[in-house]
Amino acid sequence: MVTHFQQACYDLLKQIPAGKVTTYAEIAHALGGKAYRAVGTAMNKNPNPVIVPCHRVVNSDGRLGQYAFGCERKQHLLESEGVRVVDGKVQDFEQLRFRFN
DNA sequence: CTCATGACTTTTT
DNA sequence: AAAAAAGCCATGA
Repeated sequence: MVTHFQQACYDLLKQIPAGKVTTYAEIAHALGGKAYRAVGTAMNKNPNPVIVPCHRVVNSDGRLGQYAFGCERKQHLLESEGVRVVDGKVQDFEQLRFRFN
C-alpha cells in the first residue's frame, strides 16, 4: 500500500531530471519536516522503480547510500546518466544537486 | 495506543 | 580524521 507520505516523495522524485541528484534531507525538508529517515523507508518500498528515479537520491555528504537492488546497481545507473561517482561518492555533488521549487 | 525498525543526519568522543 | 552515540520520523505489528 502507498501512504500519502510515500506518494509525496515519489512525486518529488519524478521532478528530478536525469543526471541530477538530491538528498534525503532535501526531500524531507521539501515536505515541510525532517523525516529524512522516513524518506529512506519510503524509497525502500519503491513500488515502481522505472517511473520513480529513486537512484538519484544520495546522502547529505555526497555518499551514495543504500539501494534496494544493490548499491552497485545504483552507482552504475547514476554513471550512465552522466553522474561521476568515485569510491562511493558523487563528484561535484553540490553542482549536480537538484533543488525543489 | 505503544514498541521496534530503517535507502538518514548531526553532534560528540 | 574516523567511529560512536544521539536525535529524528513515518510505518507496520
